[in-house]
Amino acid sequence: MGEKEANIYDVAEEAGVGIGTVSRVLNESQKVKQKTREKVQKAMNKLNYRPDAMARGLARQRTNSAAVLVPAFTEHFFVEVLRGVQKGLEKYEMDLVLYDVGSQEKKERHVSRVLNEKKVDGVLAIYTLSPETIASFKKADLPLVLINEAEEKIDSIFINDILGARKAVDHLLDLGHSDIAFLNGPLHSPHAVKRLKGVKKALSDSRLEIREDLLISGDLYPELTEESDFTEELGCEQMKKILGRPEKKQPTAIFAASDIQAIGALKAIEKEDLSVPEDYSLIGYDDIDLARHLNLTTISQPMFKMGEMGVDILMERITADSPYEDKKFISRKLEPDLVIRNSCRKLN
Amino acid sequence: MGEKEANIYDVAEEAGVGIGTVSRVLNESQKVKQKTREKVQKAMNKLNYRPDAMARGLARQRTNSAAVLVPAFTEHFFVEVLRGVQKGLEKYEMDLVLYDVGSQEKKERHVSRVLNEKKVDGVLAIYTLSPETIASFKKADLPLVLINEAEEKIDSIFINDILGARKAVDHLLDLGHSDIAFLNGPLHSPHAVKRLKGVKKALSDSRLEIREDLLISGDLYPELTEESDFTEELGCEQMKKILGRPEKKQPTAIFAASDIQAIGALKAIEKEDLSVPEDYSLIGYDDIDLARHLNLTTISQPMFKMGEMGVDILMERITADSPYEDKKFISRKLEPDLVIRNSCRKLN
DNA sequence: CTGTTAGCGCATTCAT
DNA sequence: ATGAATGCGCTAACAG
Repeated sequence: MGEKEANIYDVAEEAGVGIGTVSRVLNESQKVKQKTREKVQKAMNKLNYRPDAMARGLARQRTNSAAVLVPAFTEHFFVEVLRGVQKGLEKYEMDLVLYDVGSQEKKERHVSRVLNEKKVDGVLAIYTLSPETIASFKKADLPLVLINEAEEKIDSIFINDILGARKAVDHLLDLGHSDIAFLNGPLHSPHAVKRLKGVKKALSDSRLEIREDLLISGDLYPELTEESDFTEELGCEQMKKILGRPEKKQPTAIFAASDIQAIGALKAIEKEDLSVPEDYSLIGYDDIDLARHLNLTTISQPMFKMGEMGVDILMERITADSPYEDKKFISRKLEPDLVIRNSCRKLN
Repeated sequence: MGEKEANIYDVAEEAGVGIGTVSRVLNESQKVKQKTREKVQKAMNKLNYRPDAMARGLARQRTNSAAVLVPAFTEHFFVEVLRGVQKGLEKYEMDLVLYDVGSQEKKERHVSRVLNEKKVDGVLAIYTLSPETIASFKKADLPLVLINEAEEKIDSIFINDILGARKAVDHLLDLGHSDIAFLNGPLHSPHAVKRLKGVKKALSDSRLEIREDLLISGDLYPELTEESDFTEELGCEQMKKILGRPEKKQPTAIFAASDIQAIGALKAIEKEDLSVPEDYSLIGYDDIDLARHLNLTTISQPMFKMGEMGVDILMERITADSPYEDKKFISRKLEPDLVIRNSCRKLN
């Protein structure tokens, strides 16, 4: 196996043609006679020829791959988006280079790596980027699209949080509940802010007074939201707080800003020998696997689709002659859906 | 933003040096005077220079990235392995190119793509490859390591299935159970075969007769194991079969070859108004998230570590002058662990 | 339709 | 320690 790899020159020689022709059959150019094409292909096979992606890239100024920046791809949400991205890139025959930006330290390092190493034609980021970082992308003329982030200064695609929260609360309202608690994440998360907005909107649209005491944000428990924003522990503590109140101040339904939080709440409820949906109606957000297993009513988000569509936006940008020439950015909003299961009951 | 990107020539000119020198500071060669180094770096900053990965790769004959072939990275197992791989590659400053080989069709397509496009220095495959495919890798001189597959003709790393099954059964044995049912996956899976072996070994080592009627493989339900091998539906059906037997033939403990199967079994049990661990002791395999939530005793596998170590093996091969020169392959075996929770009770 | 030539951006000799 | 020349494997523009 000592023979070094064949290149187009070898193939050209073997086939008795010029390298230009070889290149043409490689790129499926139509301007090649069927017969010569066959000759070349035979030579390729014989020499076990494999085109060199780097050389092609260098010559064509295109890598045919895109970077994906994701934090903790352990979480269902990211996995699903990633799958969508994968599917989307496949359509364009692009390869997917994965960068984990879990920790802050990695974040810096990987972003600058993607930025400095010219290894990809574009970038998909499934998390929040600072304005400075976004600016660097523009400066580098490197196409970027933000997924799950509403941003005006760059291409982005995200899910309508306000609507999601509204759908959840409306469902509860429809079932006859009027005392609804909202277990939110910390308000430094834009998603938390918008979901809160949706909750309030749903309430006020129904002419219900907004009981601020039932709107519990995650900011009260900073130690529980350091790593991740919408944790189980957070939901548990939030629910405990509610459970500790006098009976007349109790809500009849709980809307948690994430399924994980809902599960935390559920545990707190069960610890008091109470149950769902008998004592409390409970609704989550995300529709993770666990939600199905626990029969939890929840809001499902089109994660896969978001990833897939994100790619389309990116490719549009990549294909453009000068990515950031026009200062006009694409921004797409997707709709979340209510998934009704068995954790909410009708109030008589 | 119309100015085209700077290259080493531009930098060299700006700094008043030759391109060789620029290249040297880029590669952190020691043979450059501190002062000129600074000049060059300043020029780089000024021109906003970003080295071109493809050009470097072409010149150096190295891509600095590795491909990872994984089926359905939705599953916990693959996600964990992937995280390990990610971590491992980071250590070597290698990039990770992700290929989804979920379906058979994708399998073919992506493998041949990785093989034909010279885009990576090596490949990690987290699933079964045919001998022919393995041969093609060798032929292409492309380093390959198989993860979670015992294979002698190529580098590989995997977890000791026999031992895992043994640990599970031994635990049950220690608790005083002697009538233990094994809900296995289909035997076309090498993992299923080995786990069965482990079960039998544990039993016979304890001088217990092996009750074949309690060893239920997944092959009986081909329609339930088409997509995936160790499914919830399968576990459910297998358990139903057991539940349908006369009382005297009932086991006291159930060992499922996957947590998912265990969950299926659990559902079947609960449907009969029986419960775990009161009526049956239940133990799973994999230690997925759900197992923790359900308090299921199970066998945990060092997935992360396996991914990480897989990278080490790969890098060894990549760094070697001629990857497949010596016909000697590395093969590492990792140990699974018993995780005791609350789904098994002591038999009096 | 096909062969030839000139880059693509960098690493790496080989001189100096 | 540094500059100049050569080649990595391929595409694209040009000439025929």
